[in-house]
Amino acid sequence: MLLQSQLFTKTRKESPSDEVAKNARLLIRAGFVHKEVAGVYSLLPLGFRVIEKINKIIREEMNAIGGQEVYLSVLQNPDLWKRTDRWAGEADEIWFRTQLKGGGELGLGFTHEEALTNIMRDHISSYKDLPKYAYQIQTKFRNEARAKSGVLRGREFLMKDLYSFCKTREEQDAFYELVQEAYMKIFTRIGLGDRTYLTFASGGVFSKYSHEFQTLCDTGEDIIFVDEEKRIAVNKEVLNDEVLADLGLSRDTLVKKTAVETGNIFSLGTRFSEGLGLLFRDEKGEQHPVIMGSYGFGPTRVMGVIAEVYGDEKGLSWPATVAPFDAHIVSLEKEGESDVSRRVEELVIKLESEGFDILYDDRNLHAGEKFADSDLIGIPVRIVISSKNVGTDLFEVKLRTENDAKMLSYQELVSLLKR
RNA sequence: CGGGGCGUAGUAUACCGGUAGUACGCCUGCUUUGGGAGCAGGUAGACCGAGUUCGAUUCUCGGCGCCCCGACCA
Repeated sequence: MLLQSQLFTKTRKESPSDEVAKNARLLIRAGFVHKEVAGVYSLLPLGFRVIEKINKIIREEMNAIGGQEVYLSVLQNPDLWKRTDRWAGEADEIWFRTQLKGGGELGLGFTHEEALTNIMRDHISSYKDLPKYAYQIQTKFRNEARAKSGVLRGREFLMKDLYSFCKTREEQDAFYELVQEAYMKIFTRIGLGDRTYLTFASGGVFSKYSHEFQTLCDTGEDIIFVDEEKRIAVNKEVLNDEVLADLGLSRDTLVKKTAVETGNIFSLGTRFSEGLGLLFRDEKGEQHPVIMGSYGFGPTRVMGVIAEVYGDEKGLSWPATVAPFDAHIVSLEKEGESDVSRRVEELVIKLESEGFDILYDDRNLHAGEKFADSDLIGIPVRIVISSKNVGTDLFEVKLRTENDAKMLSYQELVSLLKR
């Protein structure tokens, strides 16, 4: 339980004048993030809780398909990247680079294929060592020419990146399928399942397509064409007759939508394993490059998308699975009404024993301010305790997504929270 | 990187070639307490640099920063 009087962040009545994007305006107003410079946001207690909730779900789903979590260094050795031709040239635009005191340079990682492939050289040498799957949730740096749309396109952001190391193409294809399913589970769990589509996008050198997970959102950067029946989509970038024939789609059933790329999975083939010498011996003793895949997911971006699609004129509105707290208890205690705070304390103890996380607004403010803050912060369940209801067995419960409160028994309240 | 806009208290905004006003916040006191309450008092501000001018927050130029459109974007 966190006492709101102790929460160091404050809400604001006004939206910041230097943000247009709904996600940034709401997240800043409600005190979830702090803007440092363009495209760079710090996470404050409430925002960090949301990210941790998202990350927990990601970890559960990644672990369930055999992912092993790692944490690689941000600082990157240029030599590795030179060997895969991603240090200079086209990559110039994206790198943040920094100088070493004694001379020389390091880069701040914008992705980690090179680093992890190099690490795996120490650990993979036989077909018996394969397949292996490693992932991390970590800060990425990209020197965007133009940061925009609040947290949706930042220069520093969290990314979950998973990499697969397989013997054969078939082995990788099977895992690739598993990741697709795991991603849809994640999107469903965080409340974006209905509006997220597996989307065919350009594949690069090693496969005909890559797959993006595109979440419908008005502030998105991507245009996708959705087949609602089949629950798949095609990115505008690759939409042509050949692709449609490949996928068995018809132009007539496709609907144009704006979306945000919240995940992207693709085959890397042997590009990095060959470039960096990650080889294994098969049963006959012959050497082959490891077949790799890469699977990205953006927690920061997902937080922004949820703010965009669920937020309304009153503020944020979090799905229960990613909300910073399970319930927001608002007490309207007047002078001499100690029975109100006593009832809150009893309720908190009971709810915490059932594992719920509570934000308790114990501040001595007017009801209007407390309700407005509660709406702005967007915890899904609000419980109001005041002289109006302190004498009953029932609890006054209002959902963020509904207009009216209802009176629930303790058991009804608990089952509502467990939904 | 090309184009456009903007930069005034903590926040949001206004006015002005003669040193800035309002609201919210914050502090003090009193009243108030189911949708950002009231009264009184107080606190706090012109992004940086150069130029024009008797005088620049205001005009000009440069820089920096922020936002938007485009380009870019495993």
